[in-house]
Amino acid sequence: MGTRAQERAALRREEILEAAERAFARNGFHATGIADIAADLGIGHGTFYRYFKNKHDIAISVAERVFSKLAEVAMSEDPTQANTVDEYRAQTERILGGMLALSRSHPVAVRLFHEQLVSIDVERLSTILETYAAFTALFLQNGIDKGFLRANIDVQPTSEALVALIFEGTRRALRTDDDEARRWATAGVRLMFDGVTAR
Amino acid sequence: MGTRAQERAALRREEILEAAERAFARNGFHATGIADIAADLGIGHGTFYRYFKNKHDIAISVAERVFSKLAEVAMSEDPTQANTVDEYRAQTERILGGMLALSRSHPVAVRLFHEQLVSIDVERLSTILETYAAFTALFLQNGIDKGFLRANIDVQPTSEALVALIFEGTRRALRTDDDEARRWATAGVRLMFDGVTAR
DNA sequence: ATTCCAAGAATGACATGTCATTCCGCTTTG
DNA sequence: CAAAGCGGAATGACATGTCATTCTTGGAAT
Repeated sequence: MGTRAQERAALRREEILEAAERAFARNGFHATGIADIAADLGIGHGTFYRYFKNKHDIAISVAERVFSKLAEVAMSEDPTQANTVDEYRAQTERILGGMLALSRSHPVAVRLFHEQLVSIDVERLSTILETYAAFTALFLQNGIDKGFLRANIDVQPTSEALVALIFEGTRRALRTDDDEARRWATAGVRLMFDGVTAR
Repeated sequence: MGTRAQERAALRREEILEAAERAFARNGFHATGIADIAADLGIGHGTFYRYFKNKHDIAISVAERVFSKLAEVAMSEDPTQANTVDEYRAQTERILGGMLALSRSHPVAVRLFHEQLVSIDVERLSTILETYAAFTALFLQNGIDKGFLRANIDVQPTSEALVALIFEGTRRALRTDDDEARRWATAGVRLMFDGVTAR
């Protein structure tokens, strides 16, 4: 299996993916040529085609990489674990915190997610968001079943709304400093749990 | 001013804008050629350049049109009018209802907003969202001042979150039927006002 | 250990196609 | 009959993807 050559090939494929991710995030998907990606690595652009069938192929690969980075964080908590609002709130804070950290550690991937994925494959993007929403729905259902969340929550649309909220948070994090991002997270969690109404 | 010729020119400019909006929404901004827009109207594509400087020019113009359509609805209520939560809730429902109606009456514009504006001008898009957020902030501040909204709301991030929520609603409306959209609106408003916590 | 050799990796010139934009002859209008 | 408007062929820039050719590499033979 792991011959020297195969390892090198896998490594180079990885390098190309990373260069493409950077290039797409920097100049936009459409404005990025295969030649740009190749030049970034100092390789001939013919070489690119040894590793990827065409531009669409690498676009999909880059997109999936980004999706899985986000999914790893977004789906890191157990949806049936919480038994009280506070526990769920803590889980939510961890997820949000993780997403903001991801915006710091992989800003290129997150930028790509917000600005370019729509250019690459809208349908796939929608599907992914729905998957995240379905996962979020499990948390809500858990809370309703255990009685610590409003019984009359309409789970599906509410979870969709929450996903939108979370991703807007990461979008903001890209554009602001850490303090702002934390402030955003706090306000978001409050909105989510307490709503806007005075009590 | 309004000579016959000038009127005709203004009219044609408008036709081109509408055709471009349709084409961008149907095939995407990058995949749309000037020739496509011209063909749609049955005019020569050289003619296009009598009315717009270049592709970027019309892209910007189309974007601004869409922004103002959305703004008209988003900013149709008076931020200082409400004196009770219920009044504000009613205003919010009207705004959301208006946005959903817009998704029905001008799906092309709304689709463009979600899928293409990011390709045309990300910065402008961000600015616009911030403007909407600033307007939303006025409602929140009004409610806090009058005591019917939570006093500890962090106005700026919360209004940003609400804007994200509203626009996600319109995105959903594009992809679902009227009943679903209304269901979404109801769930969204509940989330916003009541939060997710049981009481 | 050194030389040799085949497999396959890398390269970049090139064919091809697509557009945005320009140009110029023709038509309509005033 | 000018002038303005129009159409669409022509142009040039540029990106993708192919392929004949040139390296590299790592094992086999001596």
